Amino acid sequence: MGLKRGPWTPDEDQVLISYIQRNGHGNWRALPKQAGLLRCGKSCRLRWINYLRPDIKRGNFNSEEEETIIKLHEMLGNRWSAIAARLPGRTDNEIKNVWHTHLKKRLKQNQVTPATTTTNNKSFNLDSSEPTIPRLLESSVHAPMSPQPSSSEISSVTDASTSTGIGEANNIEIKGEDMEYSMESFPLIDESFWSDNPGFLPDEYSSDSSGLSCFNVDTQTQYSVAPMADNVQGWPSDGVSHVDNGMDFWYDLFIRAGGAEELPAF
DNA sequence: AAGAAAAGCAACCGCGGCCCC
DNA sequence: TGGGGCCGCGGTTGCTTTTCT
Repeated sequence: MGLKRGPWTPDEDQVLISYIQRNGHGNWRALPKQAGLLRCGKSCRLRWINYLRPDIKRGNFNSEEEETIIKLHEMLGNRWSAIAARLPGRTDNEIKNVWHTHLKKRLKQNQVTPATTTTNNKSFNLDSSEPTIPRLLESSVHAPMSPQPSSSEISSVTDASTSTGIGEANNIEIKGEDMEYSMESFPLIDESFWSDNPGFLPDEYSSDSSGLSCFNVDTQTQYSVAPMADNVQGWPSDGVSHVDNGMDFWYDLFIRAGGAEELPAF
């Protein structure tokens, strides 16, 4: 169709930057024609998002960023855009490349014992895109940070890896000596949560390793969804791996909640 | 020094979801 | 309610650079 492909030239970059600075990028499909570029809208969008955006951070990833990627990948799987959203200035494409070229290999090298990589003896398949946090609950479950009860209460957990989407019934169960909860008891927080609960502010995954969390500005209470394995600042895990398949994340939620009954009514 | 192999990275492709008509 | 258009995402490709032999 007469459209150019392949690497972008500096001239093309300048045309795209100038156009977007003047007009924004409301319609990517129409943009190249209006800007006078012989590129498809998709190519323009990709070039802008991955390379030309002014807030892009260039250069190598530092160790803190790499650790963050590893942790987030463990929780989210191959959801590069979700990971990128928590790394300011980094793009999903860049993170994906770094993962495949550096981090995956490095983690494999560090795996002296088979398939274990975390401080919590958690089973962890580097080649898998399966997240520790099932998609339907990713960044969506919040439990109050109450003092931890006994750490020996949970004996078995069934996996939730069959979960497929937001809104589905959650089939996770956690059973212990004195408790047996269904994960249906947990509030599922979607996009509407933040608008429906103006007292809460999302708390980004931050450099202080506080994890994914939110904060109630009225009660000054923090609600965390950080995985127990991370030895979260101020909320140390008991150092014991209670469950397989990364389910200690859920266990952490339960013990912080002090039981599902004590979850706040969102 | 030169060719081969490996690594790195930018860009492309196809699919799914959302929105609007 | 179904279809079309558009956007964003994740997987993949292929070109360039670096390292190895």
